[in-house]
Amino acid sequence: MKAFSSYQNPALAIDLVVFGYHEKTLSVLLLNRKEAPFKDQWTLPGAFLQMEESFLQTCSRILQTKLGMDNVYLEQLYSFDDPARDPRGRVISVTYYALVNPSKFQIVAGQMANDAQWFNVQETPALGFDHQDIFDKALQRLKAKILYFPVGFQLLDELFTMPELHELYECILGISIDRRNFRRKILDAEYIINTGAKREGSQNRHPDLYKFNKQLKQNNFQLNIS
Amino acid sequence: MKAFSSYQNPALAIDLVVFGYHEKTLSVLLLNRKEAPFKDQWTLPGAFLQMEESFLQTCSRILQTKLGMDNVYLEQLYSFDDPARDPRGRVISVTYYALVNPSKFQIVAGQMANDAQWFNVQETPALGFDHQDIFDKALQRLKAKILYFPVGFQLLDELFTMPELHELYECILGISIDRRNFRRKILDAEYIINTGAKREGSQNRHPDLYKFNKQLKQNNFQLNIS
DNA sequence: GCAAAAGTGTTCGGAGTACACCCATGC
DNA sequence: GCATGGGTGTACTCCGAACACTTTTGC
Repeated sequence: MKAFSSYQNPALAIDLVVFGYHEKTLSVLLLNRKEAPFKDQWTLPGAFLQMEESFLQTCSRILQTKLGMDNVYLEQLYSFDDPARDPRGRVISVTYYALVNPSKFQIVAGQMANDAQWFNVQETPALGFDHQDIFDKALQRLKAKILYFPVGFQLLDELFTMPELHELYECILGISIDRRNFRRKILDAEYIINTGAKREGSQNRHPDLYKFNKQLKQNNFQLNIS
Repeated sequence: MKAFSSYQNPALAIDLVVFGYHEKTLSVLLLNRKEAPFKDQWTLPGAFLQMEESFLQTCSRILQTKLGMDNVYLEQLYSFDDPARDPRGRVISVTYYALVNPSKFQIVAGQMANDAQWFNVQETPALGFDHQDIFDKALQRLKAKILYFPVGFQLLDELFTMPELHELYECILGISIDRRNFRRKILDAEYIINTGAKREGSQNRHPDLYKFNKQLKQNNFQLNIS
């Protein structure tokens, strides 16, 4: 075997698809690049992996440094390898998607914050690199995942109402779901606990406030929504 | 931005989990290493990515050079990043799993073929590196995938019988499935076409021979086996 | 009391499950 | 004709889909 360091290796980048849910809208966080290539175009936040870093450490570095976020849900998405995907040279991109509650963070606080902006996933601008492919795959994954994993709790406040959870599912899946059937399925799965408190302030009946049931194992869950 | 080549990059390997189905057994193809590290231990076939290669090109190179295989079903599995996963240094592994029909290939024909061997997935030896993790994830993925995607056709001959397909599903999922209900679900999904021919030679009634319906879109498929 | 939204219950149909029965083949 | 395994059909059950009613709140 050859000496290990004699191989030439491609650069390795981590790119993130950061999803946020706010005011009945699913959004993705994009950065406006200040340098070439793709100067002044929108791209996903990312960074090059450093030699001693794990993927998740790089993710955290991106989230903290560029976006001022921490402690968010992360899941590896896919690795992209098109030799032409970066005009600067060979760059492999290992991608993750993140689910955050935008109300918890002020993205204007980060170092490149002037350039960070939430976009409705339905109205994204043209993206540099192959980031449109990455974003498409992330959205597809999220839509599939939500049917068998309680991802909603990463996007909502700690306490939330049944109608709020219901709207989140309708928004992400892009379909309308009967609220009564949805309610029964969610309650039967025992994924949420009624706290007894109610959300006040609305003009109508005050809905119950629920919290996520952290005790429950997160397997064996299937929503089965047509 | 720094000069692009000034970054130090980890090595990038591709590792493959090659599944084969033969004689009612799901097997995985392993290589016995001749060099350190993990000399004389079993590992997944793999290679380092070359600068101009795509992931799939590296996969094909591994399959052809080391195993004498070509034209197999491949799907990206996951990327592994533990900084300590390779004692030689920092190596990222992008993994794929492959589905092959062992009867189509003679693995003794490859360059390292003396060291290649099929193992029943239930009886795998200790694996070097973090390859046990990779294998576990591949098997888990395969079990999930078979429920909503017709992967079986990659593992069987072009013509196959309903009992053969049935046994494949029972074998991969590790459960028993009512053969009559299985039959109806598969036929209702219109994934296979009865060729009219029958498999001869058995002592009992000669089962019909089916082929895969390549016309059919491979989405919207759900097997729903409990 | 009225409108709007939230909580609760009921009916219906289809798909999954658990079965039993018949057919073809080699001995 | 007999054993073995393959092809076909049927009743039951449960869950998802569709839908109506009651309750709470602010005005």
